[in-house]
Amino acid sequence: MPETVVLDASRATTISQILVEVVSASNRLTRVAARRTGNTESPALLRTLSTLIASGPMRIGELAVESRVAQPTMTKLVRTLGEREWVRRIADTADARAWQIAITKKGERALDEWRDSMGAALLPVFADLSDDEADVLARAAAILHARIAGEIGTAASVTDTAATASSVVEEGAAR
Amino acid sequence: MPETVVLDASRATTISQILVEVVSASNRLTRVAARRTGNTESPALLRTLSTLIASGPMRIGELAVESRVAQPTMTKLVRTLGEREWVRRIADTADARAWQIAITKKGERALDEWRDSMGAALLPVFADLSDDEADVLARAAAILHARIAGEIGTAASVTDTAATASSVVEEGAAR
DNA sequence: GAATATGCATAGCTGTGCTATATAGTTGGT
DNA sequence: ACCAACTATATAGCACAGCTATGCATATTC
Repeated sequence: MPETVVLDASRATTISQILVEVVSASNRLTRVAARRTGNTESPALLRTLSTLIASGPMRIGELAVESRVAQPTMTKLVRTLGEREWVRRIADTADARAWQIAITKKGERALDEWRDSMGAALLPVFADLSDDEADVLARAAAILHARIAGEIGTAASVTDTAATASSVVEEGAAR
Repeated sequence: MPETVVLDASRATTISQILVEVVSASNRLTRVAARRTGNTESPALLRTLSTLIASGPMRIGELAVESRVAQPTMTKLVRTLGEREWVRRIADTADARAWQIAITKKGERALDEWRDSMGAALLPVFADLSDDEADVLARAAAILHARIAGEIGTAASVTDTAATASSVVEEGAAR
């Protein structure tokens, strides 16, 4: 077996191990965050809001793909978000089966408040990070976000959504 | 107000924002991992096994604290783990109310297999990481693990557990 | 030895996640 | 123009992780 193959396999193993450690650390961090904030808000709703902030209004199916959940799961999340008036459903005039889901001002405030409380809750654990450590965490988060965003080819669907955004009608209007 | 207070507040804000980004990235990574592995195993069971590997046998209550869940949640998880024979319950002769929970060989194998499949599932997304990026992720995971481990003063209870480990009896023995 | 504290279990709830399937609307072929 | 096939969302029903409140047995303390 050529030397390069051995090197590649070893490198793949190393990266795999690092990824497992990152996932493991993430799992624990999620629990620490949940407990310290008092566990009031669920990650799923806030992931969905974050996606809407980052990528703009989109259909339930698109949102499910971006948020990495099954479509029926997203239907439920959107219903809950709608009841809280954190999103509104906009009828897509180009396709009567579909809805555009858009975040509301109230939803943006909820997301901001969640970020504030999350930061405040975790700060005591990390307050004495060195500048270097803080930089490592910031870069790691950026790397993960970039890779996860790139994992699925979503650019096309987002563009489509933007293109149809001008021909939509608020829910409650005659359909 | 003195200048240093302003600087501290600004630094706290920066760190808080970084932490929020890390949590956000973690949430998304968890979903990506769940979907790519086919979602067969739950994070909670594997977090528990990881804790047992890292810190050795301990009581359900201690395990709940380390794993950042409520005690009844851990009781359920331990029951599930016991049914799969991934842990065994050992009677604590010093306190008839308590159990020592220990991971089994089968549990260790399950954890290893999970790590392997997780690494393999995520590798395609991260295979072309630069050496520098891989290093950043590894260091970030280490920082998180260290901070989370240090968040709760668990050293004493772990020591206690080790101290009583010699006076325990397997479940099924006369009590 | 009675009162209090502690460790775990049970009951019962909520929310997130899934698959399978239903319903409504769109699209394409003849 | 119509029927078939596809597509977007909704519904049904399940499993599990998480919680609080509470019960029960055992320790501990006065």
